[in-house]
Amino acid sequence: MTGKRTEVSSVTEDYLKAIYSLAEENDQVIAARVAEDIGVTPSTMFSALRRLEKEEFVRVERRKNIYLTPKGREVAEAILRRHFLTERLLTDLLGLDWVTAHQEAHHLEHAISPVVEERLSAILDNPSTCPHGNPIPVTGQPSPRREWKPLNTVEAGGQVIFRCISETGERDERLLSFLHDHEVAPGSKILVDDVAPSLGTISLRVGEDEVVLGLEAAKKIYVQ
Amino acid sequence: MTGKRTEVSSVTEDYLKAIYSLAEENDQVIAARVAEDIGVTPSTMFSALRRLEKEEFVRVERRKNIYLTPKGREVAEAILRRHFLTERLLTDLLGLDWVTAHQEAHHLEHAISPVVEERLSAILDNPSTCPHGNPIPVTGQPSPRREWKPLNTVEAGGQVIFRCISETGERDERLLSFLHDHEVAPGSKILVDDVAPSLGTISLRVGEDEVVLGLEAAKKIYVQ
DNA sequence: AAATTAGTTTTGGTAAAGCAAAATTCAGGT
DNA sequence: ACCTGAATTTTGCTTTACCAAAACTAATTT
Repeated sequence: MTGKRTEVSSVTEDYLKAIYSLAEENDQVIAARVAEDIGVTPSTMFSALRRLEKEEFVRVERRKNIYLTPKGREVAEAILRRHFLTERLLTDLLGLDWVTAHQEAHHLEHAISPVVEERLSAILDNPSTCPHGNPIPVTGQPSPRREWKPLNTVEAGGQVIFRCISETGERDERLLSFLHDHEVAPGSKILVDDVAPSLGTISLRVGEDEVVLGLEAAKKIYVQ
Repeated sequence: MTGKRTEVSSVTEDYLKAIYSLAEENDQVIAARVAEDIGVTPSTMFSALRRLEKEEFVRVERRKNIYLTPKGREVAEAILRRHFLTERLLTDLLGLDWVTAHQEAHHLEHAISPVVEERLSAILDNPSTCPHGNPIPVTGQPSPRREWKPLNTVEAGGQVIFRCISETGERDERLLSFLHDHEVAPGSKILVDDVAPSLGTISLRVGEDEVVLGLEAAKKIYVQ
């Protein structure tokens, strides 16, 4: 079931995770996006992509769209699952905050073996989401498509509930800290005051605070 | 206090940890020992040593003895401390056994940051030893020289208490499993039945079991 | 003193990751 | 159809970390 022990490097895991996450939010995944997400130069991205292709983790089609092979998806889901479980360990058991937990998990996730993953999940009572609200992928089953939509698609006057920051959103440390400071967490109520596409901003009311966000950032926040 | 963020690679941490541990048990540390402990070829060891020397982690004297600089010792103690804390996490919180905990900790230790280390220590109630009985090094203070001695120095008829398996002993998976199977843990009573230097063996009675061990292995077990 | 053995060093590779800078291709917009 | 800006690809070079095989050195043993 789990396939062979191909010993995937942590760098490879990062590329596959990024591709997986980007694919969840956009329908086109191209090298340039992945590169800027991970923070490598185009040339590095290029050779990495060649490696990933040679080892059958991804396929690149003529239009330069990148997509994961089943083998690649398996690795991506595993690392994402470990990432989320590690975040839970760090917040729930060790008492770290949202922001720090994400950063630390980024390192720890690569060192979690299947055995530890299993124990971790059990001890945490098999959580279904990470602290930021993202559903933890389950091996095999595709992610349950929820009725959540990105915040940037909500019209002015809309009243919604915060559900999660996407994985790519989590990578934006400022956004994460921002939400943390305004005590926005899964379940928080958000009132959309105003949307200004020309300015590229969206104004929200969360609790007491009046808050202005870029639409790009809002796109990474999912609400219901 | 903690010095600068020199970003030490996990490989470097492993070399320094090995040198540190070997130094605790032998008074001469030479490249060949370190190499076989870590499992690299002489040529790899050689270039690694050059790197470590250039970066002032170790010093190699004319007689080829290797010793750690203060800078190197700092790194070694930090990684050892994280190793032991991680082992405790794995046994005490996640319920893994001795043997698995050691193996998994070997990977996880390199991904533990000072922040996580601090939280981990607190949540585990600042343990002073690893599950195998080794004292967890404290920054600054040298390891408190205990009144423990290696099991191979005990005479026939001696009655002692098991205190710990040294770090280098932990690396011997068979020894670890062996002790685990015979339910030997810190605190266990051991009766030395017979020592046969010519055969290189030592016969012990632990609980119900009569057990024969090589003197080399016995050297890695500390008793009181 | 010669031979054996254990260590160390040198030489000459490899692969994974990365970078910069230049060249090329592609996709829209006017 | 042409230009521009974004993306991709090529070229060339770096560091870390490993290996094998051969050469050398030192320490014993016979």
